[in-house]
Amino acid sequence: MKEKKFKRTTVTAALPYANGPLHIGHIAGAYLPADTYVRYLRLKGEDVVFVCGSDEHGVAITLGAKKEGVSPKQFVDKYHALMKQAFADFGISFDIYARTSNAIHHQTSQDFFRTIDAKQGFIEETSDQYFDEQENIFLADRYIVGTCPNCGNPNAYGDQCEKCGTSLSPRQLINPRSTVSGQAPVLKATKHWYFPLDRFEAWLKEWLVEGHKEDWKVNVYGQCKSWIDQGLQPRSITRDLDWGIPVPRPDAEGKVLYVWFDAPIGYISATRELKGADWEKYWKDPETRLIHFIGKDNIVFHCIIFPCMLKAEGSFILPDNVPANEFLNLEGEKISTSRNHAVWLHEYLAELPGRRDELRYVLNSISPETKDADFTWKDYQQKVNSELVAILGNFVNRVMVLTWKYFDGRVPSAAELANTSEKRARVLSLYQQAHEDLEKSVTEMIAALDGFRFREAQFQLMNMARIGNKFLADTEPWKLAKDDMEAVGAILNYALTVVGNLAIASEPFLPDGSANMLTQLNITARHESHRFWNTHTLVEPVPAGHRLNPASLLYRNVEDAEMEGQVQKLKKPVISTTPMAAESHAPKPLKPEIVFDDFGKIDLRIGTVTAAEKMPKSDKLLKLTVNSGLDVRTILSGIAKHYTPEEMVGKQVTFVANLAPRKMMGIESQGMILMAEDSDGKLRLLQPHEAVMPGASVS
RNA sequence: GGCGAGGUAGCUCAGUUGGUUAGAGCAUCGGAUUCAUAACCCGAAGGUCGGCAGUUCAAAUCUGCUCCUCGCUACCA
Repeated sequence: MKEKKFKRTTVTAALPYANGPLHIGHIAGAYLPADTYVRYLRLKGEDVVFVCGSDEHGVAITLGAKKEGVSPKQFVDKYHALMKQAFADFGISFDIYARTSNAIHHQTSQDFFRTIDAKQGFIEETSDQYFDEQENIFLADRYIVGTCPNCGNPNAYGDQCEKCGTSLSPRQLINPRSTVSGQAPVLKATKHWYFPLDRFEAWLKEWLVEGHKEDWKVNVYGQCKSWIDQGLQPRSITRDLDWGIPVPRPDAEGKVLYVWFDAPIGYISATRELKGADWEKYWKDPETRLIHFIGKDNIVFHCIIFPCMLKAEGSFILPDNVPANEFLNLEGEKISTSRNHAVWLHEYLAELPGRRDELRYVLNSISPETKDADFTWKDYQQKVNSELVAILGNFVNRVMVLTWKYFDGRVPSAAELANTSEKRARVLSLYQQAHEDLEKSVTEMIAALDGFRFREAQFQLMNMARIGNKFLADTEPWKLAKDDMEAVGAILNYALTVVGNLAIASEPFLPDGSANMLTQLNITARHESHRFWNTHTLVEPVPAGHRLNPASLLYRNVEDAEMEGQVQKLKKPVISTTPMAAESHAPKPLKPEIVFDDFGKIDLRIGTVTAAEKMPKSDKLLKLTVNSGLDVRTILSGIAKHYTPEEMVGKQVTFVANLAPRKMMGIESQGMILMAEDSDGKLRLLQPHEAVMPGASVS
C-alpha cells in the first residue's frame, strides 16, 4: 500500500471489561503499546486523540453484581474507579477514560443503531430461548448447563460440552438448568435483531483481504482472512436484559443492545465527550487515521464486525491498522484471574513504588508482538538491573558525575578538536563514529515506532546509551583530564548531548526517566524534542555554559528481597485479595434438592483401569478398559487433556456403573468416570483413600 | 476435528526474492579498566534453525507429512 498522508490520528485502546482489576497481561497487550505510540505522535506535534474507557454492560456484569450483592451500577462504579485509578497511577496517557454507562454513550449508540436501522435495517427474528423464571432473565448459552446428549456429561454448557468437545445448542441439552439459580429454565419466545454481516462479505474481501494484505500484521490478517473465507452469518445484536442500552425501537421493549455492539461505539462516544462539537473530524474525516490497539482475542471484532458496523452506518472512517498483540503468560503459565495467577497493576504500583518505568521497560522488551510471551520476575529483575540500570542509568550518571567533577556542573564548550595531537585526532574520529552510530539508531527507532514494532524501537533507544558508554570508554576523559581539559570538555559536551537526546528519545518508553533526565540537565527541550522526532536526527538541547542540576540516580537495582514477595505470592495463591478472583473462586450453585431414592438409583463403583488409549481423532476422549469387579468394560472419558493414557493404567477410579451405554465416535461407553472439576476447569480423579477391591460399591 | 499464528543460542528476539564460517541484546566464562549504581569496555564460548522426507549444485528460507504451544471455531464479555 502506498504511504498515505493523514492530518490527524485517532488511537483507541480496547475497552477493559469492568468486572475486575487490570493485570500486566492487559497492559502488555494493548495499553502500553498504545500509550507509547500516542506519546510518540504527540511529540511529533501531530493532532492525536487517545481514547479508552470501561466496558460496563453485559450479562457478566449483572451476574457479578448479584454475586457481590450490589446493583450493576454499584458494581461497575467500583471497577471503573479502580481501573481508571490504576491507569492514571501507571501513567497511561489517555486523553479521556470514559465509560459506557454514561448518557452520552447511550445516546451515541442509539443514534448509531437508528441510522443503520433506517439505512438498511436489521434482520428481525423470533425464537424460543431458555428463560430463568426465578432470576427473570434469558440465559445465554454459557449460563445453561445440562447433560450432554453425546457423552452424558451432566455439566455440558449450552454451547459446547467440555468433555466430549461436541458443539451444542442449549435446546439439545438433557435436563437443562440455569447456572445462575440452579433452576430448570423454561422456553420462551423472544424477538431479536441481527446485524446482516453476510451482506458485507464482498466489501470485506476488497477492503480487508485485498486492501490490507501488506500493511496489517500477519497474525491479524491471517485470522481475518480465515474468518471471511469461512463465510459470514448475521449476528444478533440485542439481548433480553435490564442492564444496558435500550434498543431504540418502539417494538423493542425490555431489550438492550448486545454489549459487543455498544462497546466499540464507546470509542466514539468517548471522543464526543472529550471534544464536544469538534468530535466528528476524528471519526468522519478521511484524512484521519484510525488505529485500534487490542489483544488477539479481539481481532475479529475490531477488524471485521466493527468495520462492518461503521460501513453500514455510512459516515465513519475505517481503521487503518489494528496492531493486535498476542498474549502474555506469567512464569510459564497462562495468566488466570480465577487462580489469582496474575500480577495486578494496582498491586504492583503499591508494592514496587517508583518503578513504573521498570514495568514499562520489561513489558515492552518482551512485548508479545508476534507470539505469546512469558513474564517472569527473574527476567524482570535481570532486565532492570543489567539494562535499565547498568546501561542507561549508569551512562547518564557517569556523564553527570564527570561533568560535576571536572566542570563543576557547568556544560563545557565543544572546543574545536583540530588534529593538533595524536590523542585529539583519535577523540575526533571516535566522536565521528559515535555520531554516525547514534544517528542510525535514531532513524531505526523512529522507523520501528512507525511500524508498531515497539520492542525493536526500545532496543534502539538502549542502543543509544550503549553507544554513549562505548564513547566514554574509548575516549577515556578521566585520563585526558591530566593534560588536556579542552579535550575533556569536548568529550563531555558531546556526552551531555547524548544524554539530552536520550531524555528526548525515552519519553514514549520511559516517561519518568525522561523527566528525571531533563531535570538533571535542567532543560525542557521542547523545541529540540519537536525537531528530533520530525527530522530523525540528533539535536543539541544542552548549550555550553548551561548549569546542570546535581546528579541523581535514574534507576535503582531490584534487590532479591523485593522479588521474594512477588514470587511467593504467585506460589501460594490460596485466597485472593482481589474481589474479582474471590468471586470466580465461588463454587457452582447448588443443584435442586433430591430425595434419597433419587440418589439410590445411581450405582457407583470402584474399578481398576487395566488399559487406556487415546481415542483417535479426538482431542479429549480416552478409551479406558475398566475392571469393575463384575465385568471388564470399556468406558470413554473426556479427560485426555488432564491425564495421559499411561498414567491412567493401574489407577482405581470411581464410576457410574448403571448408566445407560452411550455411543461416542463409534464406540460404546459403558459407564462414566467421576471427576472433580477445579475452578480453572482442571479435572482430577476421585479415588478411594486406600486401594479397595474392584467392584466395591460407593454409597 | 477445521482454520489462523508461532516453534532459530540458557533467556528475549532478527533473519522479505534459497547462496560464503546462521546474527543481536541479556545471561555465562576470560581479559582490560576505574569516571560510574561490582557498573562500563574488549574478547570467547554457546545453535543437528521442532522432527522426518522431498525439490535443488545449494534450504532456517520452497513442497509434503508429523509433533508441540497459543488463539478462533460465530450470541461468555
